[in-house]
Amino acid sequence: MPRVTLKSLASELGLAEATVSRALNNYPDISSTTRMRVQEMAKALGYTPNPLARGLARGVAEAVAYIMPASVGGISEPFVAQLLQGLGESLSKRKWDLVVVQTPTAEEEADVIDRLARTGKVSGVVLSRPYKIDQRISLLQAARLPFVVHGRSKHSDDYAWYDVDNTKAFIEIVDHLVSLGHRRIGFIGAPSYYNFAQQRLDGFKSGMKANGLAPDEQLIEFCEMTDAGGANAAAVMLASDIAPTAIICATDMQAIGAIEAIRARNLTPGKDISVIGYDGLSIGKHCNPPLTTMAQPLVHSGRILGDMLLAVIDGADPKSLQELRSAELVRRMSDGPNRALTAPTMSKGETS
Amino acid sequence: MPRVTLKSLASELGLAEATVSRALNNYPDISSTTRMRVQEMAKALGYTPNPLARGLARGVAEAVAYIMPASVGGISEPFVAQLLQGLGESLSKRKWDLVVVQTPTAEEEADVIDRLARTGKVSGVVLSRPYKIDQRISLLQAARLPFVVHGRSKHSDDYAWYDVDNTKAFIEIVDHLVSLGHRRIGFIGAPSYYNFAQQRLDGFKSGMKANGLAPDEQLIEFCEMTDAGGANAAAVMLASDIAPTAIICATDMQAIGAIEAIRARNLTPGKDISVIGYDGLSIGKHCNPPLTTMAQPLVHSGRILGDMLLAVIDGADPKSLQELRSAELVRRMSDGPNRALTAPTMSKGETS
DNA sequence: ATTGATTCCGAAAGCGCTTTCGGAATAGCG
DNA sequence: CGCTATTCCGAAAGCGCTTTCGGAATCAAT
Repeated sequence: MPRVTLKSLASELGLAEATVSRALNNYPDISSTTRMRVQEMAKALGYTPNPLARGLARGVAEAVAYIMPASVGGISEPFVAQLLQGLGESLSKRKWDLVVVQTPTAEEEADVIDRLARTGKVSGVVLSRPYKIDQRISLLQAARLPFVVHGRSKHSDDYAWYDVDNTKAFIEIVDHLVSLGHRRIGFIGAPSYYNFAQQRLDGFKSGMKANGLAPDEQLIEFCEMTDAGGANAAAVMLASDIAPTAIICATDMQAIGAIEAIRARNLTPGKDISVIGYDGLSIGKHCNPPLTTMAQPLVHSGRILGDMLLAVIDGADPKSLQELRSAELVRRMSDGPNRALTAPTMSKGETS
Repeated sequence: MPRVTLKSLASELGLAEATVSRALNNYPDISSTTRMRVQEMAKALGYTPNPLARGLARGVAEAVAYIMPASVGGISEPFVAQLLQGLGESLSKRKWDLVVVQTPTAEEEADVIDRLARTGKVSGVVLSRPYKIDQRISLLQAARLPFVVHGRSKHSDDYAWYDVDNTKAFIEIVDHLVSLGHRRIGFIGAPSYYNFAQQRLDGFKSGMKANGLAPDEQLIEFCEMTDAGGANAAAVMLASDIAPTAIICATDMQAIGAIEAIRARNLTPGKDISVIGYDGLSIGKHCNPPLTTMAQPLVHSGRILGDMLLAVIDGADPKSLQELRSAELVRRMSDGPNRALTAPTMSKGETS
């Protein structure tokens, strides 16, 4: 069955290709009667324009790329699928496509961006989990390829982004724990090249200070964003002579690991030691005890990011497209009042 | 900065476009000296062919589509991200792209397939979680668009697929439980329009029969593949007067729900009642107790599927590309010996 | 030197669509 | 009724690449 093309459609109608094309694209210089006629015939024959040809002629591709975080595994998983769903919803409004690209190694990231920019296969890009200093962003800017970032790098003035206020979220977590009577609070952070990791750490520290507490460097650990990482980090803290009564984790997966480490020491998470994570993963519900966490709406994020990107492509000023959302505390069972209110509250002088 | 195109490259070299094109594509009728010259210059100038133009000229797009399961949420999440990773790895060997398409509602699925087939934007499709009778498959066949299926529909003779032997897996689960002394075994299944759901149910039933047991219809429930669904289904079973000593679930998420339902009745999962799931999700490790499950390698599946699809596109006979893998039992802590070996072993006559 | 076979490259058409430009037909006006 | 202004449509060029076809140049053989 031969594809129905613009040419065949035109000859079927006894019109010129150009006329048919403009009729279908609602150009004003086509009489409404022929416009109708053309559109009906197109529908009847099941005509669909060839996107390759169209893209070639127009110079823009009706597709955007999502650059998938290299380290799938651990937390990335739920994250990616949900974001993709939101993105897809947004793009489908224009019938645009979403191409997912991988950057297996960090070195290849530059190549991939380069290729995307040069070939014009996509007319925009979505980036996740930016680093503090993210060369991908500079590359995209240099290439003048529209993009939006899910999160922010250190200098985020001149591009479009959608982010959750990590700092605020962690201040709130500290406030919450302090209100439960905790004073010796540990922090398990993520790799520091991620900007969100820094933001969360900053939030933790300012939250502590705001409550008149000194974050103890001995109670701050960093590890990968996995359960195993969290378990190791928590184990170290618990072995310390000034073990915390509460542990804040940069991600839910770490928190899940921390919970196990606590149980491994025959302590009861949520009673003896509180644990709070971040991400709002639904798996947290099935921990023992269910994990208290700060949640962010991922599908919604995807939609917003898609809308933003479309706007940028349409020529909107990226600077005007920056949206900061708040995470919200989902209280389950892994946090509770401090059981050791008589313990010493400070062991060292102030540290920054 | 003007894009470097074939034309500019050609004039730079003092050659015709055609020559340059063939040199880059390693046609035999170009002398190796000029071939070298062209390729070096291309690299120096950073030339990348425009995929749209190439696709248009060649009539094939260097991209394939992955049709994302509509119901993201529940188990789909880890599943999708890992599969995408594997697919991406496979495709990147040829520098092909992966476009992810959504089918928001079931009705739109036909449209989407139609569009993909007609426009020629992709030259192949990967489908997940086929139904027993899957019209998407017929559509793809009718459209002569190469595709591979992750799983099998009821009639799977004439297309390429990669699947895990669900039936065998569930027979093995039954065997395993029987060897632990269980005789009254319940089954929580997935919606029956999914073919894998049927396969798993079949496996359960034949496993029971092979062990001389009669699957009791009262101990078979069906529900969505979520924790909540599993919890409800398990609750019903447990309330029965012939409560099972072990429950097999079609998916891990259901199993996680079942575990909670058991605990809600003040019983200890893994001791009083065994639970075994299927999927091998890593979250299962963090249940209480950690979930015993049948695991399948998802990233690897993605790679295989990608390779298969490429082969089909290259003209291989789809019938020759059918691969059946075995899942393997990952024993954690949610299964154990039957504590109630004195209980009656059969309550009714044989049922099929 | 003439012929025929090889090797290598250029001209040109075409993939399916968009868009500029100009021309024919119609309308509006005095 | 003649003139300019509108409205509507067709011709044609072009997006960047591939591929067929044929021609020029080189080579081997007579």
